[in-house]
Amino acid sequence: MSRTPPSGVVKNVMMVESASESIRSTPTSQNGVGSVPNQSDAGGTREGSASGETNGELSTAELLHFQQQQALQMARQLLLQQATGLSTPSSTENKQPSVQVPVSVAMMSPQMITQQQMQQILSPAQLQAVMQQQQALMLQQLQEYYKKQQEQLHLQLLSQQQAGKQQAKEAALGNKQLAFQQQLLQMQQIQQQHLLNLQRQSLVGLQPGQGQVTMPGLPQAVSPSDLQQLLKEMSNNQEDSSKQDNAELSSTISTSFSSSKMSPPTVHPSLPNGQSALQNSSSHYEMPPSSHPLYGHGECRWPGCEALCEDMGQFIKHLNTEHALDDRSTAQCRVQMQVVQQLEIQLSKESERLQAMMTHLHMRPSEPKHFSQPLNLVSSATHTKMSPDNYPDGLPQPPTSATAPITPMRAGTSVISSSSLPSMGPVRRRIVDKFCTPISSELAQNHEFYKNAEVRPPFTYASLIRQAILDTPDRQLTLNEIYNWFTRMFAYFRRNTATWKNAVRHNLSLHKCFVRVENVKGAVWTVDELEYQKRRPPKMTGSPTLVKNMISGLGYGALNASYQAALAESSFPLLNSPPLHNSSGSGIHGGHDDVTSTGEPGNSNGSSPRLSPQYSQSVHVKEEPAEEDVRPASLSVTNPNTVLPEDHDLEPETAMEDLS
DNA sequence: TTCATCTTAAACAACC
DNA sequence: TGGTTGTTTAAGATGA
Repeated sequence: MSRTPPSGVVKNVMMVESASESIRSTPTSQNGVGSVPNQSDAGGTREGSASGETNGELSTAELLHFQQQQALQMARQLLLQQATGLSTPSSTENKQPSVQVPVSVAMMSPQMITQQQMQQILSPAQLQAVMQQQQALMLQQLQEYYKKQQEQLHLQLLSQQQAGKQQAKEAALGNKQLAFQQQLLQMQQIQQQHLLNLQRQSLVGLQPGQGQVTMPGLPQAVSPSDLQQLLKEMSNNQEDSSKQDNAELSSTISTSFSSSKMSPPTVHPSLPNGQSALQNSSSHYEMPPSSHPLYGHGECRWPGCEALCEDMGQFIKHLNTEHALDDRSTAQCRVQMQVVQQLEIQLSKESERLQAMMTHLHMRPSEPKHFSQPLNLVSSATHTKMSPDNYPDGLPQPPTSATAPITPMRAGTSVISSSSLPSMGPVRRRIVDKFCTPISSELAQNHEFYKNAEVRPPFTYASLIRQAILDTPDRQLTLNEIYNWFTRMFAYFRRNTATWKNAVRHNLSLHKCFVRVENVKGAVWTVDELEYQKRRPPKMTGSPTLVKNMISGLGYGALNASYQAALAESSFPLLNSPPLHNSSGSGIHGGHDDVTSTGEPGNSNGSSPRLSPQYSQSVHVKEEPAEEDVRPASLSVTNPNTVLPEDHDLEPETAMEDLS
């Protein structure tokens, strides 16, 4: 067959530019291990965890935002109470320091006071005071509850001990005592988390020595079941609490927090001006008449209520009368907040435990450090906790003793695949990245993982080579630079160099999507995106198994995002994953993709430190099987930065160019 | 079973 | 001469 003409065709050019060629061949460029090529280190400095929170989960910032709104809501209530002279017998004692608030504002109805207005009216110090005030209130109420709870527990213990004199009940007594003791222990543990959580809830935290609330006599814990008892106690004890005529405000608070009961307190960042569910709580009333979070099975599901309501109208009436804005309702809302927070803490702990288990199962025991979890198999909360930032970086050479490298958990494969078992021999490591896995986002998220763990990257050589090339500002690499990229990005490729380097060369030559371009400094490899896309199935219907695995593996609604990312990555991974850019690449890339600026081949804006703006080059187009005209591909290769095979990616590209 | 794809290995040539 | 780069072929594995 007639293959590509040998590189000697452009030998004259290369000979002329032999001086620059010598510059390219740096002495350190061959070992690869730990070496940083003189080119822009496109992947060396990016941190995968930076984008780990953008998977649709509740981020820390969102949680803080939500908590801030909770505090604002409480502040709103306090303002109203202050303005109307509402007396709160049990809580006003602790309102220190008092918040100076314009009465005109406080007199406004809750619907009139928006979050922005509140923030404008209240200074940060005032807001902080309000939040601290609320915390003190909450702690005081919890303290009372804890005391009662402890008394109850002791009474129960005493009664059980008395009853335990009977021989037949000794076993059961022991169990119950043990259960009580465990409960006490558990309460102590949770209470510690609770205190931490309360401090975290405040955006500014309690000042040292200010607002520090200690509860020495408390059982130091609260569980959801305990809180339910608290609700009943409170509902029984506080019979004569004043019933305000602020049904709307009460409804606002109750529905807002009741929504938290039904689901985690997710906010709605898409809402304008950062207004979240608290301000849009009225929408909860717009739900179908037969549906209400606080109404079910003909009963009021307000905590501790269980009042029978025949229909929704009666329930609404009951809600507005029995659960209006008063101290009891407010306290119950706070307690419900604690319930939700405890559940969140529990979820976080369980997720962290899962993380540790999975890490243990997929890491060698001798692995000296933790790595970020490949793909979004765990919640973002866990992911952020296990982000690489939390661990030291820059480990030396990972151990190279394993014969069967471990494989990170993938969305496209089962979580614990056979390839991760050491005794499975040769494994099919390839993950069909063409279907679902955006390699750029995968690498961005798990950069530290692959960099330090000797894990075979679940991508084909072609995908990796392409990523390496696209990772550079000018989207062209020499073979040696590709080698360096492999060794820099993946610990796995720091061994068996002969094998995979041969494979790299083989792939470069084999696949038409890789085009060898001769320029002044030698041969560089570029990616013909058009050809690369030809290799990829046009849609995600090629593998039902993979699709199924992806659905089950991603979870948390990440499928859609992953699919979109895959679609986006198929053309412009760098544009769709900004963290991929390092300091040198991001700034350059944003402006160098000027499609219309010049028709000069290659990177012509001179932004690349490796290439001169003027250089001659020749493109070696691999022989095309008789299908389509290869000219567009060749043209696109001539200027590697102008490969825009898909329209839906072309617009963002243009938009970025406009911005830059 | 067939086919496509990928990986690995190897041989070979050209070049430095 | 040895190493690098690039091409080509072949065999085997894997999954659809």
